[in-house]
Amino acid sequence: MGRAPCCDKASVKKGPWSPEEDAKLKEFIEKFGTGGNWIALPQKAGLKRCGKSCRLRWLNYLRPNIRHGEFSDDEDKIIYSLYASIGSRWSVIAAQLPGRTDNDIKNYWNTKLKKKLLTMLPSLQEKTSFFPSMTFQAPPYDHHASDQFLTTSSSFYTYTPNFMNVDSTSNSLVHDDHINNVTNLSPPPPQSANNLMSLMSNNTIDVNDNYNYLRFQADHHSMCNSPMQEYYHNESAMKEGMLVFGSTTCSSSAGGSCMSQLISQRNYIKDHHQQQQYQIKQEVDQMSLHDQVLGDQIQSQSFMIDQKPKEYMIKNHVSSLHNDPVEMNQLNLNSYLFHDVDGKKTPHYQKGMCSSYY
DNA sequence: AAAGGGCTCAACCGCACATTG
DNA sequence: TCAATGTGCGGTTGAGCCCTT
Repeated sequence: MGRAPCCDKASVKKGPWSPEEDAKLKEFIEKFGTGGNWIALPQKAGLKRCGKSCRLRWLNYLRPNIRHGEFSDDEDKIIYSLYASIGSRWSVIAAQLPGRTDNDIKNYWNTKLKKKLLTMLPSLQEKTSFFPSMTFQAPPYDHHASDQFLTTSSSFYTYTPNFMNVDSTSNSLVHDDHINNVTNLSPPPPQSANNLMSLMSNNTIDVNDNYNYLRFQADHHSMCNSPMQEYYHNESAMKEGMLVFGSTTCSSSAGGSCMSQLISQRNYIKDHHQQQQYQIKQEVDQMSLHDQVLGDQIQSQSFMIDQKPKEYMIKNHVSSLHNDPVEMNQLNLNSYLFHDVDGKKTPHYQKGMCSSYY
């Protein structure tokens, strides 16, 4: 049994709004506000409309300070950049463009910007240069530098990721100093691969200073089923410069593969809603392009971390496709996205979620 | 001038999450 | 704790406009 419809479809008007309806809605909201209940609003306002329709009309058209019309080059750039980082989270993008609505931006992207981008950037390389924070090539791997992943010279730390925190309440991006610290990703304290491996053998890694205190626990259950299992427990994985968590149970979007990967994270503690699980999700910005713009030319990867008080736990992971450690080394992490547990409504994010929980 | 194909964008739909009782 | 309900969001649709032939 599906849920009941929000309104009586037979008795509500659909289609374009008339000026009279607009005036009624505007006048009502200006006088009384929404009353915190959109469903009840149309009846109170004398409108034969669904509450959702009223909400949409107000938010996208009637509310003050809405801007319509041409987007500026600067706005284009912001949209490109954010799309590359966070994908089609139009409400978040809209929050960065005063006066613009998510619907406007979505339409603009779908009808113009996407085409414009593909016209402007006929090759992957050019796309890379358009998004300065992106690279499509893995950093050169030095097989003799076993601690490459963990040393200051590691090219893992030389790029500038797009790093954003999505505030779940305002649905805007937060660029606070704390986050910026993460963004800068200064190198983690030297840790030998062997040392990390020993920590991993307990399923726990702690880095106690203002570094990430990476506490992560391998999910035995998922690992057991993982084609990555051997790789995960193989020091060569460390030498490849990554820690890999694998599970076959999580998939990415069609054609894509999602590989979980841990790189060190700086401490980021949000203490509101302590009881809630926090999820820190990292995505490679290739993912956005790969999944939503460019097709299957590059791989994507993501991981999710749950923060519980004073610790992070890395939950599960992914990828039935990346069985080859060498191939995995071709991947690179380029951008990070931190967002709250409620900031992942879209399938785009859900696809990166893991299947097993502590 | 008419036809028709493409484009735009307002609006709808359905889903997931949040809230409430 | 759970079901019912409200809200917010991204994806999709389709009417109307525009452009080309």
